[in-house]
Amino acid sequence: MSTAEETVGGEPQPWGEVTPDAARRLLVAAVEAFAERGYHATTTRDIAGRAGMSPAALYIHYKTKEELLHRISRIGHEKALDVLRTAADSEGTPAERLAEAVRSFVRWHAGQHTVARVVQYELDALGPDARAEIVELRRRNDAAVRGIIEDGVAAGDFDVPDVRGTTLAVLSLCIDVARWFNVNGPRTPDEVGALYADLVLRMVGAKG
Amino acid sequence: MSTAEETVGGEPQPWGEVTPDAARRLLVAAVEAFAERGYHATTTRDIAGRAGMSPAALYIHYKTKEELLHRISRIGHEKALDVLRTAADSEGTPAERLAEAVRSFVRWHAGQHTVARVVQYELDALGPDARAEIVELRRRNDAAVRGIIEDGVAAGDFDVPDVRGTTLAVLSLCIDVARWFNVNGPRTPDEVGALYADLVLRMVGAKG
DNA sequence: GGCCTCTCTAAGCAACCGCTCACCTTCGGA
DNA sequence: TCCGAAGGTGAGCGGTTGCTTAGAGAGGCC
Repeated sequence: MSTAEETVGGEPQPWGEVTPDAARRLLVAAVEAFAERGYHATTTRDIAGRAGMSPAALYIHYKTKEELLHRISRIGHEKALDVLRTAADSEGTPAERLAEAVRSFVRWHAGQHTVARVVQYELDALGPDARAEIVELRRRNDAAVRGIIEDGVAAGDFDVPDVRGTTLAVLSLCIDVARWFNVNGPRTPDEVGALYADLVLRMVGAKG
Repeated sequence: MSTAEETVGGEPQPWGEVTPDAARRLLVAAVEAFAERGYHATTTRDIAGRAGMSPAALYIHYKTKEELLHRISRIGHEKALDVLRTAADSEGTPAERLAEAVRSFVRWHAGQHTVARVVQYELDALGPDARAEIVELRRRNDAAVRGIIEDGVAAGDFDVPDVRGTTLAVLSLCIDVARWFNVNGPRTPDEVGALYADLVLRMVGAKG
């Protein structure tokens, strides 16, 4: 449960790198608002209001509303990629690494589901350049998962007829957690992670 | 491949029940626009323009922009539910029925991915009453899939420790197809359906 | 004190939004 | 031939949007 991130009062503080304080408050407010209502339905006045500031204050720290979304998307994707890579590069059999990757990736999408929702579903609101940058980060996510599955197939531990298709399905399954996960629902992020790790091992036909 | 829907020039025409003609053209235009840009980013002028009409014409056939979304959501969900129920209620072993359900449900979400995208991702833009109606339709989707899995477990054909969780995962997997599916991508809806049916049978530990 | 920089606000601009209204055209039925 | 209903349009209203501008405080440095 210990990560390198700062914590304040037990709550994870995933935006520690954003300074100054007012800029971070605006970013956190934007994440909440975008996740609740969507990017286009959120007004700059709403974001500034949640951060306890006047509408104009937003433009001291960010050039446009889109820059806020871009910053959120980039940081969010980097965090998710970091979580995935840590599991992918760890020691252990392919099955252990795949299970840990799914467990932590799902845990992130469930626990940080507001960020994840923005990151995954508001991509089209970005301009072409910003979108291209984010798409490249996603390609690396894909490569990390595919790498584990290929290792498992090569070692004879997995039975996977279609590696690319299965990789796509595994990632899709994990990412969609952000859409349906509900904090007041019956499952904790840990429980969903454990369930999904088991399901994914079945999907790749892991021995044992 | 044969459904009860009308076809015009080989293209499926899933809005045959919407009359008069102008109202249908507006609805089809709205589906395209909502799928491309999202509900909030779409203007009534854009919808009317795509249908080849003036902005005011929209309000002859629909009271508000939200009514368009509501109509699309209801019809879309009913079609998807219909596809799922047909497979669920068919003859055959639980494994055959589950495979057919996943195959046709995925085929629908891939082939009709513009409609599916609107239906699945713009739910929050609806008012409370309309949303409640749609949520009820989704509950029935869930029940249909859970029913097949429970049959398989009861017959000893499936090995599923967590029926509710696995049902959720199966539906989530199928639904997310609408997010990533690309008509110009390497896979046809049929191919994705076949791949996913195989993966889901592995998830429930189907014998054979 | 005098001055500069940083942060923030009140007020508001131009553009655009969902939607309405007065009016026009088409057309089937008596 | 007249009529009324149905379907359509151009212009535009009130309100909201993203963003800008002029200027006010606060604090550090000489």
